[in-house]
Amino acid sequence: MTNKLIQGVLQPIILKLLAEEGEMYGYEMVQRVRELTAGNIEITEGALYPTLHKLEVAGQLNVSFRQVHNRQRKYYRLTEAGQSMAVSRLEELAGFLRAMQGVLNWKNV
Amino acid sequence: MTNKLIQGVLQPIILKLLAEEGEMYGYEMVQRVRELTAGNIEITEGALYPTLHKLEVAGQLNVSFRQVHNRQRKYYRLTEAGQSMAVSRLEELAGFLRAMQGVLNWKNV
DNA sequence: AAATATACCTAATCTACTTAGGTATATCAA
DNA sequence: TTGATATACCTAAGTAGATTAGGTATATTT
Repeated sequence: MTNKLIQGVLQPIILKLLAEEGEMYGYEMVQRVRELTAGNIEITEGALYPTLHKLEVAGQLNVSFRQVHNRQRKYYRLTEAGQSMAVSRLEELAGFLRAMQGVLNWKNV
Repeated sequence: MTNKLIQGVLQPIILKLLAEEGEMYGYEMVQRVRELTAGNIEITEGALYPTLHKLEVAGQLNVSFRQVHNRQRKYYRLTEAGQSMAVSRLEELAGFLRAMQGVLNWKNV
């Protein structure tokens, strides 16, 4: 996140991307989020890679290496645990965003 | 924020409340956010008071003490600088929330 | 009399991020 | 052909905004 605005959405973003795409590699996630948000949200690699490792260690993701165009890529995929985690974390985030919208849309009197 | 989900929205929330209400005291903000979000967002005093002090020192808020029902209250109000800060920070946050919604609503093919 | 609510506060800790590097290979432009 | 940019991964140090866990004091409710 190069937004410094909000911390705590990187994990749910990763979970969402993998839930939709099935399989992605880190560098691809950075670009995908840039596209999806028209540059509004810019994931930094310094945040992304440690988070991917953490999710892998926690058993939410698993990894497979693949050679594409003479380049080594590290593909991530949700485990079963990761899939149910994705569901709950995304619901939780959606609820939070609704609540925030409620505050921002609030008009006094 | 007792959500641990998201960090960075406390300041904009304070700015929004004061922009709408004109004047509020800290304890009131905690309850107001609880009401507005149906308990979804629970501001903690440990986060709130230091943030109010910081905004005051930075010249975004000013303070007036008042005695209500035999209780000392510390009312906060936006300064002029605070008002323009509120506008820009709230626009920024709204943009971020839109971007996040875009990610959450994204469906692959 | 004790528990809860109002109303303020702070210090220590946590953690998710930013910043700022690093490695290595491939492609494109001057 | 050399330098810049893109691809693709990584880590360590520092920061900032929270949480957690206390504290004080008075008023109201049980």
